[in-house]
Amino acid sequence: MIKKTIENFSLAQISASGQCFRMDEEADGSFRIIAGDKLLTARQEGKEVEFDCSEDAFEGFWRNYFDLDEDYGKFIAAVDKNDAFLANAVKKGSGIRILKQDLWEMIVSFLISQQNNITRIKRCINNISEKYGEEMTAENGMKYYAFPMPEAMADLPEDALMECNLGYRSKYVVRTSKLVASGDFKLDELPKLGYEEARERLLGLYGVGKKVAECICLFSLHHIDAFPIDTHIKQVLDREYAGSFPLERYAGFAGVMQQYIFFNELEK
DNA sequence: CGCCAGGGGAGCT
DNA sequence: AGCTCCCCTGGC
Repeated sequence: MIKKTIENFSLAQISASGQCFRMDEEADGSFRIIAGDKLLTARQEGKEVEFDCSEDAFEGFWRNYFDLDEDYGKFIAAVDKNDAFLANAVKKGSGIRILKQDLWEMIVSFLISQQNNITRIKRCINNISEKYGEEMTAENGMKYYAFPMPEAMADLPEDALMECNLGYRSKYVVRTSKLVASGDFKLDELPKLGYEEARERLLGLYGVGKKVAECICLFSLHHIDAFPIDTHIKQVLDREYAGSFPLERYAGFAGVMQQYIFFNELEK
């Protein structure tokens, strides 16, 4: 068990901010997160956070995953005080972090996300994990399913994942799995690229457009200047900003602001 | 039953 | 850049 005191950190807000589809609150108030093939249980009282894992696992994985070495106070302090809408959104979501999630998992998750709602996205991801992911056993004996590897879905017929409730998105995931499993699309090259290059590379995948590419850049490659505009964000921009957000003011970390706004909109 | 919206994208002009 | 079409599911 690892105990830390952490500023600007909220498991509940991170979970509700819709960037991780495998993070849920349990009946006892703890949170369970599955990241790739790893499982973590964590709980929080105020700034005191308990991570149910070894020191090695915390230092070697979860510290980075939760972006704990970043000072979010500086992002919060940068908010325009004359922007009452954003100031309120940041106040409500000041514990949000931009997670550093697995690249393959984010590609598939946001392929599934299009024209879909968060409840069903989560169910879709659970479905493919149970059917095509490896069964794992946590240290406490709990069984869970790792996120499916590309190889596990690469040889399926294009409509096979309709069984998992993916609908017409099945072919996007199967084709992309084939491309990655065959080595024609090399995942490990992407973290070396800058934002623009990574984004262009991702846009080459079938089913990945501008918005999905930007989500992958933000939530996996940690290009926090990425500012994906989805239907919710567009509604906010039209309603609160006459259609255009002051991106230049938040250059370099606009994606963090995007996440505060998105959270605020979901909580509305 | 129809209609609409949900963290859009492909294909074409 | 903008338009049409695609075409799954859940809620109302």
